[in-house]
Amino acid sequence: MNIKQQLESTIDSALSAAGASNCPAIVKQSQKAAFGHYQANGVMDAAKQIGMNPRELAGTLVESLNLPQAEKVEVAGPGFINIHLDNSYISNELTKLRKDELLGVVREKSNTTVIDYSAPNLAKEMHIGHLRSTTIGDAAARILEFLGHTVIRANHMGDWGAQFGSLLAYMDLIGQEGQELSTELSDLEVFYRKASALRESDEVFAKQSREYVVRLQNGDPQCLELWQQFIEESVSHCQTVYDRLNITLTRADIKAESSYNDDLIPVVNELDRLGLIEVSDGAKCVFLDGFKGKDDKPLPAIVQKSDGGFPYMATDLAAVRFRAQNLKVGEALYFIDARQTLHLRQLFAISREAKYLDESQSFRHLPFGVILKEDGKPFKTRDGADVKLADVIEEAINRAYELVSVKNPGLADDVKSRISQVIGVGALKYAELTKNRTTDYIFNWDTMLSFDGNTAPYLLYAYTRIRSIFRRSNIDPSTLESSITLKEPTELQLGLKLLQFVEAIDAVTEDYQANILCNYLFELAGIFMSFYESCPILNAEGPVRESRLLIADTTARVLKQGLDLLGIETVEQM
RNA sequence: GCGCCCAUAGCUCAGCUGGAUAGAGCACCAGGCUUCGAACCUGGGUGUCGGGAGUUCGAAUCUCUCUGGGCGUGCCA
Repeated sequence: MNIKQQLESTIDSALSAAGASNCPAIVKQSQKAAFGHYQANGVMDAAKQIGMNPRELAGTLVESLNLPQAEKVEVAGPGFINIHLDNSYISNELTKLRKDELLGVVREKSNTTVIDYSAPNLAKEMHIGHLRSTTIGDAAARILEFLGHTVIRANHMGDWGAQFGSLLAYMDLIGQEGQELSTELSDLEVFYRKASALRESDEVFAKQSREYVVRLQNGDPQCLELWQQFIEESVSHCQTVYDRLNITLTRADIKAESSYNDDLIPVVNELDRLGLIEVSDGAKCVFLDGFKGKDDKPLPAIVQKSDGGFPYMATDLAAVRFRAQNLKVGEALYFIDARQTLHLRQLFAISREAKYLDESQSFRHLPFGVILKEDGKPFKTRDGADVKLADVIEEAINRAYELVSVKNPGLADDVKSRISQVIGVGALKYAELTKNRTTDYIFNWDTMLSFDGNTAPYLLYAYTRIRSIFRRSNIDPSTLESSITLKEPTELQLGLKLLQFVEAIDAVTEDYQANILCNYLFELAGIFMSFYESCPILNAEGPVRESRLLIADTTARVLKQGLDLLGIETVEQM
């Protein structure tokens, strides 16, 4: 049950009845208590369109509106309609909400959506740059599934290309020297650097590397075996990271670049048949209107290089074709950083031209910025290397452990370990999710792990406070039967906020900005904290006590569900 | 050169199809634990929303322009 939607639809109809059809009511949550709980902003525009005085139209609407949920509806300012909800309405709705598994969410028709996220390059270890795509994409997947949709997680891992030449040549070399390969592969970052360095300094090795690329592409069995071994090792590293980060991706979600190898020639041939290919300087290119490069020259999208190789545009086109035509999805979301915007625009434009996508299919790029250090420079180690994601996770957990030890020294060590894992990982992910930046943004351990303000620990703390009430009183909330009655101001505020959970979820799916849900949960936790201070729960008596217990439990459930949708776990104590 | 994105409080950031007096957190100050967890709460002020012009009853939001920054711009991904 979505209050905002209900009001909107009622006022939309009233506007139509008053002669202003196709004028949206534009209902929003009011920012100030004086303006009621909700306000309709669309009346002024509607009045203009039908040549009426806005206050007069608003007055007419207020007369005709049938809003049993409202205690008071009034015209304000130049023509706003302010809606004050009825206290008993909020209480009754909340009583219903607490019995609802989905906490107010109504599952309507189900769509199938591909979510393309994480997509690490398997030649190297996952680094901090993968955190955003992985975290945001995973939250989007969880949210869509919660809404009843079918989600196809697509981990478009980079497991193919020239970069593997030197890696395979180096594996070969290690084998010849009789060294233990698994030891060497335990740190992929070092392995990659060693192989690269050798290629730079040793011409024989460089030649072997190039040969390995050709052998790999030609399907040489010994070469493929080495490649498989490397990929297996790298995928295993990734899975460890996903598991530690509580990311829902599994091996079953991997649809790597190499899986499209057999589709590349057919894709290029199809484009050629459609007359989209133009050979320029030996490369097969697609030139489309609206894409201009340097000196206003047409900008090509190269689908086959002059040496016959395929750039990632070809692979990505094959992936679009597969998703649109084989999987037949109506929607695909690409969580890829903002520097790839042009590439994705070209990709989708070519896909439209080639009829891989029809009008009904929505393929979208959801961009985000790269991570910077506090000094505004790229987040790298001192020697300029990428910071390993595994190291970042470990540091987050260690910092959380220190903090838990200080705040709650009495906890057993294994309990502390478990708690710091949830807090550290939660803080790390929440810091990513709570920002809504398509541009670059600043990564700061202190802000994220200071455990003050708008952070995961604050939300987790609110949750543990509630759970503590039930633990202490030995009450099982599922056995509570009475109804909820809201009376005190903070009670009412909290009750309404809980009813608005569904509005936050709906808002997220418009542009898949998880920060809307983060902000909602932060505000919810804040209101709960005030409620907790001003309204005694266990010390209250009779129905008030019961009602407050139910409010607290419902808050805990919404917090837990909301955090779960963000991919953040909860703990019972911290 | 061209294209895309961005500029909001000292710092990090919100600001939802244009709405009422632009909001949080951090930091700073003052209060609040014999009562459910003080990782908390209550109060305190801070803005030429980068500059200018335009559209509008109404602009941080839309348009144009200027300044400053980031990124991209034919054979890496």
